Amino acid sequence: MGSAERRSRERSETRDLILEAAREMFVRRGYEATTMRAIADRIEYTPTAIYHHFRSKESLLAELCAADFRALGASFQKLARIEDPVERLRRSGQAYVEFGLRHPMQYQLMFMTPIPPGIFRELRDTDPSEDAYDFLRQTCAEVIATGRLQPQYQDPNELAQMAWSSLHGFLSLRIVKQEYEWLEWGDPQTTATRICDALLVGVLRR
Amino acid sequence: MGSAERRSRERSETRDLILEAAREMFVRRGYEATTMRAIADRIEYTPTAIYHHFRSKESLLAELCAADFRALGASFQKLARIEDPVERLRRSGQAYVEFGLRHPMQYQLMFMTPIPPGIFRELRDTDPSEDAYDFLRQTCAEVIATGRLQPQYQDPNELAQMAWSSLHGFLSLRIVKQEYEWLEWGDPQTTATRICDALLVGVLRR
DNA sequence: CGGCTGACTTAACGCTGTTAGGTTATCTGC
DNA sequence: GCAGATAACCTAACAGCGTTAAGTCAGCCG
Repeated sequence: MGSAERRSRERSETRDLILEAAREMFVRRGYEATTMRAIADRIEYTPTAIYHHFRSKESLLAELCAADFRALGASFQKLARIEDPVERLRRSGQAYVEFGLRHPMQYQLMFMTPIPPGIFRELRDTDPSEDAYDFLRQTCAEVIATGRLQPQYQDPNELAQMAWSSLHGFLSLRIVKQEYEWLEWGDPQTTATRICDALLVGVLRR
Repeated sequence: MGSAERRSRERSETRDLILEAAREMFVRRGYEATTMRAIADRIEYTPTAIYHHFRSKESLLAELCAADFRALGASFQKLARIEDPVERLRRSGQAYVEFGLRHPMQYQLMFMTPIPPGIFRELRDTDPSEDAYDFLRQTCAEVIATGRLQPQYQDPNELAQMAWSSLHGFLSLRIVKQEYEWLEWGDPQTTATRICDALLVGVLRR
């Protein structure tokens, strides 16, 4: 009676094959530029076969993004053991920038492509991007609790959004405007660290 | 012999008609969701007519964006008479955020849609987005020249990119993730001002 | 063996941006 | 005043898109 298992294994194998091909092509050529037909061609199936495993092209993207959000969340979790919340926040920023610079196309899919909210919850019951944000917010709350911030920065949500915004802006501008040579981009790690530092110094008590 | 003039006037009238319709529809429903056929329908022409005035859908977008970049540049120019460069920088940030909040869809088209560089120069010989950036960089250079910044912030380009990134990140995150209610967005003006202030305090000498 | 399930295909639908080729009204030169 | 050029606009179509209805066919179950 292992046949049912074999079949379900085979099913998830072609499912993974589709995901793998889609990931590679989305990352290489972008979401819009990648067609369902091209994905199907690459794995030697017809386009219709993909629809037996995924509801739509968008849900294919959502599944890939969810995996990336979980990976990002996991890399955040590794920082959870850092005692000092300020240091943890700084390191989270570093990890975030590192992720964005290492996987610019994934970053674009995750943070710059409008994906209908709730689509992640359709598959699993937790939204992995929400998990990652919760980690950031929690760290911000702890930073506030230390009392080391100036009095106007007391809202964990707002602080989280300030930090996230600054780094996201940097990463996304570099991605969208990378070919505008008049921008004279410098070393990304250096500038990202400076943004992080300046913001932290700006919110900390003197 | 005013007939040639009448014809060129009529030509630019339908051209403007197309631009106006495209602007309204791009802003209302987004660039991808707006079809050439829909634009044509609205002004009661056939889709082909548009191609007598614009090379492609993308160049139609580029022309609209160029106008918006000029408007943004103009609103920056109004701040040029502010003597103190630090104050000018702060006010430029305010103007930028105001623009992004007032015209979120235009903002998306201008700063979040990848437009091939150089396409602006195809039509006019100056890139209006470069002009706006030049103003920012110039202001940053003057800020640095006052000597009021900490020694690690001496590159006008980098400082400009830090400031721009922070505010762009905030605006673009709000646009892309606005429907994610677990983000609990607060008042945008307040948070934007706090980002601005924190960054400025962070780079200024103690 | 007969029927069922489900992975996969064929063929098509209604869209998209874009273009080749035609029509038609106006302007130019003789 | 008429031939020819110009150009604004249209008809019809192309190739490609995401997606789907309907069919095929292998393998499992009773």
